[in-house]
Amino acid sequence: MKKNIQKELIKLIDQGLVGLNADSNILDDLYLDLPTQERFGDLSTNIALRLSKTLKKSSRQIADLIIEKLKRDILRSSLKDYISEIKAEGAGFINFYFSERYFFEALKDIIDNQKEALKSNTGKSSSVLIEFVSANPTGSLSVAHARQAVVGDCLANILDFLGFKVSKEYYLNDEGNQINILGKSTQLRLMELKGDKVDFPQDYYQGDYIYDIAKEAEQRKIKDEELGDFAANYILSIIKKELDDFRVKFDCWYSQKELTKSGKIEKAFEFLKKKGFLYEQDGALWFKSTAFGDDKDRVVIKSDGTYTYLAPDIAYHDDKYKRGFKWLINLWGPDHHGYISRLKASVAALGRDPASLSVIIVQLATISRGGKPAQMSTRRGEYITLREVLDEVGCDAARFFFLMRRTSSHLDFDLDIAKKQTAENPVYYVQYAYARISSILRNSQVKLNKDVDLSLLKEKEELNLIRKLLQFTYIMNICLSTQDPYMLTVYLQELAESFHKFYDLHRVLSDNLALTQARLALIEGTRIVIATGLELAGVLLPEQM
RNA sequence: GCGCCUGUAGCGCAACGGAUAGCGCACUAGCCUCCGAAGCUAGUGGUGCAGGUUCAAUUCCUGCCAGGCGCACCA
Repeated sequence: MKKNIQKELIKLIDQGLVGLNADSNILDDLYLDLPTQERFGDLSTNIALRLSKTLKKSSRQIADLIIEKLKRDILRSSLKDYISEIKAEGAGFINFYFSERYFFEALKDIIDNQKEALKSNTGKSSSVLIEFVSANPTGSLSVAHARQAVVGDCLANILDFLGFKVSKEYYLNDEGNQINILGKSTQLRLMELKGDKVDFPQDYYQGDYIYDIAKEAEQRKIKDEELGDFAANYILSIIKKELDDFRVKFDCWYSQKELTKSGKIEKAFEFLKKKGFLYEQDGALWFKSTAFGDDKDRVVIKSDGTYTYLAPDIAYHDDKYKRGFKWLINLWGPDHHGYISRLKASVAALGRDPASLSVIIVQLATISRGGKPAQMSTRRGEYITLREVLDEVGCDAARFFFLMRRTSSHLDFDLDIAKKQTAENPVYYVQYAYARISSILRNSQVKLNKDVDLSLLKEKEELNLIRKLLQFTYIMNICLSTQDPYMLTVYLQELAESFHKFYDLHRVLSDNLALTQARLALIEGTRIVIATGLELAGVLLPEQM
């Protein structure tokens, strides 16, 4: 079984281009695409089109030249049984057609080795820290957090699948201004409950949940100065429950308070001071982020002696590297966009490669009811929460929905519509395919036989379905290179479509035993791929619906 | 004013710079004596505007128009 058919092909194409006197920049950027349509084969390269100008020949001529040599080389290589045809098509694309033998061996590989067969040998094994959500413990999680939670969780799953050592982390902002305000908010609500007349400031936390916390605090006789921490812990337990119900689990909850206590901030500052990246001005301490491309220098210690948000963050990211992580991924909301350059600057100042820090901006998820946008202010407590979305559309639909759009694009959904569309949500389309397969396997008198003759699968829909199965690994690598899991949901819908089309035209269980066995193998392979994909998305696999 | 994101069919969205721009909803016409009709088949209908780069632009660049979000010694 040839696992790296892509890599081997690229190697052969590369060798074939040696005599062509081509632009080395183009040759270095040799890659294979999935053709846009089934009739254009299984893999495709546009190299002839791109070489057309420098070689001063038509792309079709170049394609023919390349193909002629390639055909000879392939005949002499280990790929010879797996590539059945190479054709120049369209404007000059070179299209590769897999042989049926390749399809059948690959399908058998999936059935024999389950999801292991779907993993590609990327050679990637470095340790990655992916930090996401990290919402302040001052209220329930919003839909914006919900989107970040799913995108982060799914991306982590995919990286893990591809061989990375992944750790998921939630940075807990459990000290500072907002915790103080949270404490004061609780204190005021407590006085109110006791019958005092209070003037509740506008910038305090308005949500009704503060009353609940106040009642609880009174029962437990919490001292006033401890109200902030008490409230934060109370809310944190709510957040953890929300994430748990959303099937998002973190490996580490990293406390800012602990970070401050540890003295790591001072140590990082000492280092920066030695390097000359810190200076005093107007009574404040500034980080010279402009030395690393930031627009302006940033304050790290305010003139009142307290830290800005950046200070612990510098130490936090330094600590991430010191814990041995080679690649840091942060998922942030769009409001933090302007913050990227200063954090990258600090990473560079601490002697790390800023390219090893990937900041992914998860664009806003806004929610509306009946076309009217809902407000999203944590302090006012009027926003739509993750909990409400979970209650209304369910975990599977919510997770899939949040993954369905490119992470860098806005996501807007009307709760009324989302509820209405629940039965039509694409997640059901995919789950339905899984349930149908399960149902057939359950009802079948014939057992799955590993020595089945797969070459009986000759129908167009059967081969298309296998073809689709083989694209899974390719899709995983797209998710990696784009650092965005959304392509997985697109793929799963296409895979489900291929299955439904096959199912509709051809019976799996029939009087023909050999064919029944072959088709059972085909749907078992499909089941494995759908299961693998849905698991990565964190969506359940229903045997029945 | 500056920055980020987005303008694709009536609505919601796809298309890692490629081939005849796809899919769902809605609408129209079909398909269950047969493994699940939450499915399948066919039809209607579209790239905001103006330039540029490229062999090739929905995609990249510039300007304009429209919408969303953000621009602290807050976190």
